[in-house]
Amino acid sequence: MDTKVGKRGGYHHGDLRQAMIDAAEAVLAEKGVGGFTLRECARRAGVSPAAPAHHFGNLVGLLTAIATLGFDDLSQTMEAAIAKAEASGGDRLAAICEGYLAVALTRPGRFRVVFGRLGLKSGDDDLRRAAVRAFGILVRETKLALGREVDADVLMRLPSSYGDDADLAEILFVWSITHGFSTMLIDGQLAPLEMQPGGRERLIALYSGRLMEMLLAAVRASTPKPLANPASHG
Amino acid sequence: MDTKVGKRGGYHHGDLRQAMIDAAEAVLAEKGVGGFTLRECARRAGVSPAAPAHHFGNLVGLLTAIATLGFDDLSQTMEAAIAKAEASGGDRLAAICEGYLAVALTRPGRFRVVFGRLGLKSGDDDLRRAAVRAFGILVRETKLALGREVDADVLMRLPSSYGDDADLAEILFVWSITHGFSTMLIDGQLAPLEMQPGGRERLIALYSGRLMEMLLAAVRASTPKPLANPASHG
DNA sequence: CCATTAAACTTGACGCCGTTAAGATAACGC
DNA sequence: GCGTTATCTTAACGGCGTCAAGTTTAATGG
Repeated sequence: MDTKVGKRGGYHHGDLRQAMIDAAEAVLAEKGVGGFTLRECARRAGVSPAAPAHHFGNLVGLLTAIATLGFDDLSQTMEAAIAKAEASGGDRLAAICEGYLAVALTRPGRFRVVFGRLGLKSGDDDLRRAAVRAFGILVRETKLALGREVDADVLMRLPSSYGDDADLAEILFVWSITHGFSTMLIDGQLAPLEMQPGGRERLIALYSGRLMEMLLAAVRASTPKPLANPASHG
Repeated sequence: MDTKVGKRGGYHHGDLRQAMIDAAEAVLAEKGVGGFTLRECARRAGVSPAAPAHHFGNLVGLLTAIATLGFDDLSQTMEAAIAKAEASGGDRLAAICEGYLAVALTRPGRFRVVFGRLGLKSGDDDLRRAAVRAFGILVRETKLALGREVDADVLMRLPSSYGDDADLAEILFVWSITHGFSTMLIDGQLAPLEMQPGGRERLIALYSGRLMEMLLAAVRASTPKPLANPASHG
């Protein structure tokens, strides 16, 4: 067990890849994406600046690994929120929207790596799988909220296949609100509204309350649903 | 007229401030916010790397000037969209939302400077004025869509004064959708949906069509409006 | 009109960044 | 035990933002 894990103290680190990821998460939490540098992460991991290249290629590779974790976190948090909503009689769609915001608020630095303009390795398989999974949850829940039957492989389908989806408008509607509010909150656009004490909490309450009400009402009211799949059940 | 404007050819530039802003816009348009550097802008303006310090203080100062332009652009585009909607019988609120997206799509680099996590001079008066104005337009139009009477000074009120606004939920709802969709589109989150030919145009059409329908319906349906101002007219 | 003052800009340097090439070291397969 | 291979270090490169000091021009005021 000590052959691959744990710092050996000497020339070889043992598990530099994980150590770099941990350091990166710490730096992102402390200084945000602005103060994030590869050298700083290497410093915290106790290695030279050139060491990470062997594991991640370059800075983009490290950011891609972080982004993959971010998508996984998103998926897990949303699924957990669904489970909790299911148990407590809450709404599933609202639950994932609140989970989305919670992820952004808990780890804003990493959230910006996931969704920011920083270039990621576009061809990375792990990253794409994680992104597809998270997106699939959003699609599935939106469709369920619309009363659609959902086949099991929604979570695996590539986003490009949703181009003609009849529910794409509703999906984008839900995602836009969720992503927009989360982004504005962590990027400080709503900072003036947070001035008074408890300002942020009140904004979050407004989001979980009135905004979710409006969102759910809009999705439910939108149910003309042309039912683009004529061979549904007969 | 040639005492202050135009390049004098010699040691003094003449209007370096404007030249730097122009160069910055060009760099943002060409390379985006990732490839944006102060030295590159100075190079294009034909001056040394240290020259801009006199006009902008530092990089943040330049970005702040760019962001101010971005807010002004936003305000002008939204007002113009309202005028056009008013003339053609379109909806005013939908018009400003589409104008918002148009600004993001036309100058994505600058848009990211305005709304990105890059630090701006938080105390800058011009920046705050421009931001308050743009936000005021959004507030005013949302309130109008809700059937509220709007006093003339909405455009001047500081955002912090909206903390107790009865329509804050609707305002944030509208803004979240608009900002969320715009951000996701220019940051590539919807790239997989743009794969097929004309993909982006179809997404924009979906936004201007179904999403705006849903948004307007949601705002109109939300009109419980508790009318938090009891001393309104008697 | 000219001397003085202030503003604008350059030069040169500093420390930091990401990345690379070449060399040192340790783990692993045989 | 030994060669191979993966891992890490050292040293260096160019580019970055920023600052201090010096140089050049414009503005000012008598």
